[in-house]
Amino acid sequence: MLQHYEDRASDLINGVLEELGYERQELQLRPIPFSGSWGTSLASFPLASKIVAAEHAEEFEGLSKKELKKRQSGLVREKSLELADAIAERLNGGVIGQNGASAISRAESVNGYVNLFFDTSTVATDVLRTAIDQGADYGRGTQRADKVMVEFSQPNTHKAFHIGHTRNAALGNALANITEFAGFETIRANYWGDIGMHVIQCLWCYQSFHKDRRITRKLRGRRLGEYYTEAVQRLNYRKDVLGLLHELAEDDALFVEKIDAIVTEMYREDGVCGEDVAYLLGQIANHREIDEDKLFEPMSVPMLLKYVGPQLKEELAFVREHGPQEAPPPTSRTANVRYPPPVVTIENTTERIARWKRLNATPEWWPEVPEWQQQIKDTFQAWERKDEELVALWEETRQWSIDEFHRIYDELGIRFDVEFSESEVEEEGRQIVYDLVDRGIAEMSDGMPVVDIDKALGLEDKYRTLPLLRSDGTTLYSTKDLELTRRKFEDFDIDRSIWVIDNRQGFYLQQIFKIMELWGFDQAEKCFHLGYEFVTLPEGMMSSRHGITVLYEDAMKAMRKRALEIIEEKNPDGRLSDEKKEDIAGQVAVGSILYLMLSRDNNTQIAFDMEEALSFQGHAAPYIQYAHARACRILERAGELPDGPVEFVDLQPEEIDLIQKIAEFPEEVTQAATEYRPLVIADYVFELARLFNDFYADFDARPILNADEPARSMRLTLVAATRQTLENGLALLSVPAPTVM
RNA sequence: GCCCCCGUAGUUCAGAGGAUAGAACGCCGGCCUUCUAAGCCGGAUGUCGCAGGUUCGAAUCCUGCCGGGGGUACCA
Repeated sequence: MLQHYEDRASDLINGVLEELGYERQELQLRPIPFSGSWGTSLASFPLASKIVAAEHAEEFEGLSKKELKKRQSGLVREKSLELADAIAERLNGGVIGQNGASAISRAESVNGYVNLFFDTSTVATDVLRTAIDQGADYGRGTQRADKVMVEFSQPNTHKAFHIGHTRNAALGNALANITEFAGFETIRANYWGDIGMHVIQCLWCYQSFHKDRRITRKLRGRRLGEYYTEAVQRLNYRKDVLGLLHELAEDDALFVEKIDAIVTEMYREDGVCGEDVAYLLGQIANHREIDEDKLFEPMSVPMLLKYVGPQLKEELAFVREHGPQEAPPPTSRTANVRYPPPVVTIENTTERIARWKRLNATPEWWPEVPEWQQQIKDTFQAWERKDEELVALWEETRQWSIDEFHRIYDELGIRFDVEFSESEVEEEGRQIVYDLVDRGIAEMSDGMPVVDIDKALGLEDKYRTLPLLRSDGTTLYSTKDLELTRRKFEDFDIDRSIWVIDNRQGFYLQQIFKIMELWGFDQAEKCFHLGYEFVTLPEGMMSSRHGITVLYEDAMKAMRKRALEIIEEKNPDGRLSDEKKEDIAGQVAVGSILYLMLSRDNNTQIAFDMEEALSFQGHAAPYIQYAHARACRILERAGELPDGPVEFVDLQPEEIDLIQKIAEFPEEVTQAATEYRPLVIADYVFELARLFNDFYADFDARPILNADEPARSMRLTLVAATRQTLENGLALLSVPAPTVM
């Protein structure tokens, strides 16, 4: 909100420039970047550079590039110092203060910069009064004409909600909060992934293996997620077992070394047929893949699997003692397998033991796999012909998931104005595809409709080709997205639509937008993809297939528990009721998970570390929430805020920095909204809290409640303005602002 | 192969072409009989991946290379 003062400073400087015989110009003013200095500054280099170029044009001609640079840079430096001196001198020599009381108190020239200092009393009064008087609206932008839709979250039903989904939800929600606060009418949209192969797999697993199990209402959503994971694991059982064995053959030198002994024992103990033993030995010893069709006995591979675990455990002990073991140099057969050269380490062996444990728990799955795969195909067929029983089951279970998601959104303080779902746009999407084919925009290729976008646009290798239906006529994600896009603009009369989706879908979304454009949908250019990188775990990529995930529910539970422990520890005196403590713990946990997701740039991957998430110190939500609670406490103790005009004199550097930060809030909101970056606000509230703690910490230098007037009123006003700004900033992130902690 | 993203302190990350590149975590040492110690103060740590270029001025913009991740027609 200092724009007004910066404009004033610009005017003053331009006036001086005119007096000095230069033209008025658009000046780039920036805050003085030093702690305790409050004002705005002008770098005189650009102007000096122009002047030097004009004055020395002749001299510069014919110089070599290097000489020119050297000469120029010296001259510009000299000129800028001179210029800054001249400007500052004239400003101080009468310009400042000419028109009665000015908000600029004095000027200074240093290193080629002209610094104009604000009259702290005038500007501080303005800033703090504005923040307090505008209250929850402090920082709000003026109402704009544009209507924006933010689509986010898009969870798949029948799957678990994990912390990766939380990043999307946190990001989209904060973005919607911010665009709304910045003045754009905002529609929050969700899009359920309620049909598709994952649903079929989940339903198959439920029907085949868990139909009679009683599930409590509370656990329904969670169980569905588990069934999906189980389905994937059952269906991929053979692939996963062979995958593990192949990996070992490929780069586990210790394992390959021992394979002879292992198969020999297996032959003796389990009586596996000799041909299979010989085959397995040959493949592994030569670092080759195992082809299940070449085996005679159905259970040979699971038999071998049994021996893998003990061997890996021995290797782990060995590696612990002797350090990582390198794989043998590649032979001609294996030369192209991988890069970098594989090594047996504690990490990969530990990871492999975990995989082995899971696989070895269910060897009886091995012979069942082909049959299951057929069942899945049948289930999909049943879905396509709208089999009544299956559809009824789908409707019921779909609701279980949606109920679960709504509970999570409620907990996180996230809401939606409209909920789309894949199932509802499927048919209309198909119609759009037919229309695209009719108009010759889509063509048939390999039995399915596709759009060769590059061909249509006369480009090469840019947008490539996107299929719009499977060759068996079933719909794809793309089929549905076409209708979804149409519906957004035509049913909701929006001017812009933002898709908050994982970066991995960036290319795909560009294809969709282009196809809409080819279809003649003008608003295609109003579609934006806001991408972000995924959340990983310390042990690598999250994968529901391998059971490597952290569920939202589990993370939340752990954080809530930890928060409660700290609250108990800090409030032993019974001042807070148990209910209140639970409430605060929830606010801390919710705030922490949201802040964690929002305090990193969209383009960086977040490695979710539970340990780190549970450390409520430093750069995390509780730090900011704590500052807010502190401010609340002070204000509560103070009773009434000073009523009349408050004098802001003798401000200390800590106070000036804090006021300056408060003043920056509206601009930060604008920036976050234009750049679609909640991170700007996340950083801002942390900085604000930090400056507040700085201000608060030194009791001797800056008492608040016990201070004499006018300092007491001044500091109380400052505390109130800080609290309000913290609250407004946190609200944009949906991070709760507890009044007591 | 082509396209996108990332590379900054031991670690996790900020960093509107501008002044002395900042936080947090971790480590060491201090501060609770006074407004909440989830806090504050002090100490150490940087070839801003490498090489060129643009510019008066580059962590920031451009080009190339190296390293990591992702994408690249019937997954979403």
